[in-house]
Amino acid sequence: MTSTDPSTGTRPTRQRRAIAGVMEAFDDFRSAQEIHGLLSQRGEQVGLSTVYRALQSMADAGEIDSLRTESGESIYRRCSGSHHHHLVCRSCGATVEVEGPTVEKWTRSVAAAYGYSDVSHTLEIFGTCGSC
Amino acid sequence: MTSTDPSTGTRPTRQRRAIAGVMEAFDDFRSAQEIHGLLSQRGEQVGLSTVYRALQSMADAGEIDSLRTESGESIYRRCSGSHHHHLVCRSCGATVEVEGPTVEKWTRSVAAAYGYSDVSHTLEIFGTCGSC
DNA sequence: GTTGGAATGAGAATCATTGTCAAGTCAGTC
DNA sequence: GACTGACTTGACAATGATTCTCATTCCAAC
Repeated sequence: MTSTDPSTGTRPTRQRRAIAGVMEAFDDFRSAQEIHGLLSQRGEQVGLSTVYRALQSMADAGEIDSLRTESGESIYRRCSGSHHHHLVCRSCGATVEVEGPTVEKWTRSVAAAYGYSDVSHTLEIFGTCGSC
Repeated sequence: MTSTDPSTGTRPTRQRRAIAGVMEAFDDFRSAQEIHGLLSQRGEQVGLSTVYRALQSMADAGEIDSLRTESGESIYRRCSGSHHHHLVCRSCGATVEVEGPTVEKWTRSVAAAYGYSDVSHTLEIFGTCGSC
């Protein structure tokens, strides 16, 4: 008697829907705490633990992107689905999703050259955007 | 009366030398706490705060590499000096320094295309090495 | 040896994140 | 519509790496 969604392993509760809802409201990366704050502003009462859990499972399921700031904080953002990287403005947080087949190929070949298998990689580009 | 080393802004104390010493003792990435432990094993009494401070300033000065694990912990390793990236074994931590002119060029051009300046990037490759 | 400022370190403080567990909620079942 | 058993929630405590504090110590020039 599993009533979970087989694709994500989660049940669509009020809280999950509320969180998915706010994720549509912004384009840049936000921390779990900020997202929790946005929920409160909207009058949606959701516990902080639940926010963390939901964001984590959404990130695992590939529904949202997550990355870590230089201070070690995890930040989240809705995502396009396909594999990509980010060009993030250091000052205002504006984010551009970029794809780089070149890079993907390069990492695979480097890893193969050294006999590494089961390869993944992280790549983020930071800079100052035109408006800043 | 500035007695600091103008290149790093630090003074070569017993503790700094001890830390620089242990950094020569391993090839893979270690956490600040592990490095603190290694110092104790060697009989070098150095405070944890000092280890953190020294590692941070050495990383800022480009004398060592630092990166963050997936759990958010900072890890350190001596480094070759020039700009490079890492191919790290998820299982045993074995690390290979790799250079990628292709990637460097790609990130610069992507950033330029979107009007971003003052560009930096982070790139790490994780995989399972041949021996694991 | 004196001195002024940098460096140290023991312990407290910080703070994002995770764990705990009782209470609540959901979706099939009767 | 009530029942059931598992999944989910949330208030709060706990964790753990890192940073802060500040009195003490050390360094190097004088």
